[in-house]
Amino acid sequence: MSDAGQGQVGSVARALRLVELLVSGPAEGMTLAEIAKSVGGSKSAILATLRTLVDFGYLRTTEAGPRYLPGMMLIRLGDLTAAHDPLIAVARPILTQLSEKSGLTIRVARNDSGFPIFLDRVDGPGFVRFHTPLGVRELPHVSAAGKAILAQLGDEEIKAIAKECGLVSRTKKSITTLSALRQEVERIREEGFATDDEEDAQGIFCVGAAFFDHFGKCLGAISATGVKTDLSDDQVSKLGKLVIKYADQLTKELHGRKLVRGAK
Amino acid sequence: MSDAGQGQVGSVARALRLVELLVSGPAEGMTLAEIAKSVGGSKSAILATLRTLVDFGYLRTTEAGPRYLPGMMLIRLGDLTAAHDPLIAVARPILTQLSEKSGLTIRVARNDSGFPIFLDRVDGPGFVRFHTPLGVRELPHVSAAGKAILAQLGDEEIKAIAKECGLVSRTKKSITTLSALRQEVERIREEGFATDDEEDAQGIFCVGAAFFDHFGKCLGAISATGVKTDLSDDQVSKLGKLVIKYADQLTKELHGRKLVRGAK
DNA sequence: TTTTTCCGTTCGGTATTGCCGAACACCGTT
DNA sequence: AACGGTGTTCGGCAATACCGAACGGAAAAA
Repeated sequence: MSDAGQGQVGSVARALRLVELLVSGPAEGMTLAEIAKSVGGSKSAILATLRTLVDFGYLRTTEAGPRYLPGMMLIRLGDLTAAHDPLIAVARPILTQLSEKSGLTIRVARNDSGFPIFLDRVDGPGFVRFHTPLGVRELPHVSAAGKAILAQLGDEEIKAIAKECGLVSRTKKSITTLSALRQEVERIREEGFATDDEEDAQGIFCVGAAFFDHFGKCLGAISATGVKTDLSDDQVSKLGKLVIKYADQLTKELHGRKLVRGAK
Repeated sequence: MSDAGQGQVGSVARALRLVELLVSGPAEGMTLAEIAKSVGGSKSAILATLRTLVDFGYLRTTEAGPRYLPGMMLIRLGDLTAAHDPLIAVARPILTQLSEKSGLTIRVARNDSGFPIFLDRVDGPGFVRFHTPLGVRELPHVSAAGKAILAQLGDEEIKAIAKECGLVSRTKKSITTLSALRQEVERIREEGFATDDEEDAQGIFCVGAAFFDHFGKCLGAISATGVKTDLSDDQVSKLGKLVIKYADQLTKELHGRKLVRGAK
């Protein structure tokens, strides 16, 4: 049928698809008929699956109209997952402190074969303009955290990753060529922090720095996000030093070491 | 077999049980054999279910040893659910601001028939001692948010809720009798905020205040949590006023109204 | 080293069970 | 009153999810 892996359980896969549908669905929820139309399949089969998901709290129904919505168990599971993850548990207080100090939104990303996966976020006191999703593999070349991670890799790896993601353009300022990326990476290695100057979204500026495990391998990066107009060049440099300081603190608390990069 | 509802999908229920098992399981993960022993059932059946869950990102495996862990999709789903929930979306900036102003951990709970369900949390800059779980129905009489909600209900409702939860004792200071609860509620109505003075956990102090919808019905409450030793009586009163102020702000942004409680 | 034990994985056979479609009950509108 | 739209129930068929045994590998014990 679809591109399902082998040895899977079909009914479970369908159930998880329902969860994803409703989580990214409309805020007012969806009715059984709408859901059945979206995913295909008989109403009765969908109903049985929905009932199971509701019983477990993954979904909930509106009290009045029978519309289905994401349930509280999803919040609970996300919270527990974050609490059990050693990296998130250690990073969160650091993100909170950096957010207080800078007034910006701070995120932490894990290095997943050169790609950043944003695991946690602490918002600054201002309004949140763009909701940056968590738990997804993002593009490495258009985010400060992604570039901070890239700068810790070898040239061959960078080349392979650039090929893998195709250096897709997100805005007019996005880096789209390998040579420009190499140049940028060189700059990051010198300064110690990476920037994202409206390369992912217009008007948004980010500063990121990597952290390391006890082998000196890059585990991920933290980044601070704000609106471009709030930052002068002088402030960027200052913010960069601040982000590096907290990233180093995270390295320390993870019992990691920051190695000085050799000539090659 | 077990107390499963009717018209459910068994394989989906088993899959969700696996997720819950691993989310509350050991931090280093569990092997297939351990999981099969825990939940019962053949290894091959469990394996197929686990594969499905891993494919969807609900679980992940450790790179080296074949141990199963909670996956990043759970973080993503929790984040998306929070972003789509109107209450959480409105409340979060307020929680952030109050956390900055007070230096404490701020939480927001929804009123679920008199019981508080904590939906979101913004940590203060200090270390987090107790991880307060999100997304679960908590006891109403041992938390500041729960008591703030209770104080907005009628006497009959309070009696019914007290009966339902049994006024279980959590610490030596917990309220365990209906008359003491009535007295406490009266105090909360006068002062406008509720407290939790080591009634849920030793050494932990909370202050909570309710917020309302446009009918004046109590939608939930926000609360500030800190360590007892940091607060003098004078500071409690000041903190109470601050929490009320931000709860009122939340009421306002939800287009709600705070009604003055009548004589009865 | 050899042996043993435990792990994850594969593979058919069986019948459990989850899917379908039609029929039903319900509410709002036309 | 008749209609289109819900969510729901129920039987029947067959798809499919379970089981148990057997395999291959790796790690631990001897």
